[in-house]
Amino acid sequence: VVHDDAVRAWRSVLLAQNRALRAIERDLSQAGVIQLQHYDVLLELNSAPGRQLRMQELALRTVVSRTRVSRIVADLEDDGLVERITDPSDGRAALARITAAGRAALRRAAPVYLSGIEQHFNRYLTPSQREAVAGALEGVAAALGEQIDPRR
Amino acid sequence: VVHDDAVRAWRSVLLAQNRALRAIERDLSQAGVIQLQHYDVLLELNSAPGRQLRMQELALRTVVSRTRVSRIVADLEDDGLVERITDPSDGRAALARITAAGRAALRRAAPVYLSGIEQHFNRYLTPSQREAVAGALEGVAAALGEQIDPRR
DNA sequence: CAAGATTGAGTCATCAATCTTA
DNA sequence: TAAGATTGATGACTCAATCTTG
Repeated sequence: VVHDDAVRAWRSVLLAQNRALRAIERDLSQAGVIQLQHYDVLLELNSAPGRQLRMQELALRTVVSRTRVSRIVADLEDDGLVERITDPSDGRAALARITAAGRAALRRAAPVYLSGIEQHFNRYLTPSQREAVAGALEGVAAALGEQIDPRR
Repeated sequence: VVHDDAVRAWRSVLLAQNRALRAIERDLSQAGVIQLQHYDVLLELNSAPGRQLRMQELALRTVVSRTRVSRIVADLEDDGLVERITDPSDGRAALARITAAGRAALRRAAPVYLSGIEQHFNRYLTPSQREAVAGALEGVAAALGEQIDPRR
């Protein structure tokens, strides 16, 4: 069997994330707030300098693929939650900037999302387990973040 | 900002899994072996009693949704990697049984997958970090596994 | 009617091709 | 010609409706 020690950690990540994510997305949908990927994008924009980022940067900071960012920002723009602006310093680049309505949507979704994380994830971990998981996997994410193919 | 301690662990799981998974799937694709979900299904079948499982069981044990299992088993059947059998003890239930060709496909994919886990995940963790992650997230997966809606 | 499973239709995500500016 | 980004087409995934057996 391949269920040995070399894959236990990886498999636990797959299973836990998959199940918690499904539960959290169900909560968001039932509460009628924005979906997770939209939340993720708005959150990064909201904490960025000038409340804006390039498409590239958004893909690097979120779990959204580069081409998917274009579709999501287009949807968010249709809903009035972001504005799309051509970068004045480089005409090729596009900036997304969160609007007041976008920040409001973020504020409405935040409690639902936070409570989902609590109910479907944190609740099953001790504080020291949370700390250990964060420390370990932030390292993995950082290491992989530096070698990502920007054309993906 | 919502990037506080309550979400650090969760966010690290999202980012690490997302990035490692993309890298591993790229490896599998480049090596020309079966994709991850197919591997996942075949692996569970291979270690099950009689090398067979109900569709329900497959969904519970893998990261594949209940309805998605039907499509994947259909694909695997077309490729000759599993057989689909009506459960003799309950005519409503379908069993998938891995074939010799299925086991061969599993053997071809295993080294690629294991090496992907090593290169894109384990390598960035110490043995004790792997142990901590596995212990923590297996608990989460188990807790959530017991309350899954089988209709999903 | 409920349980197990599959399927049609629609949405989501991705790749390769394309457009625009540097 | 390359970099940044978008888009058309295709494949993956999901929900609700359906089929079949208990």
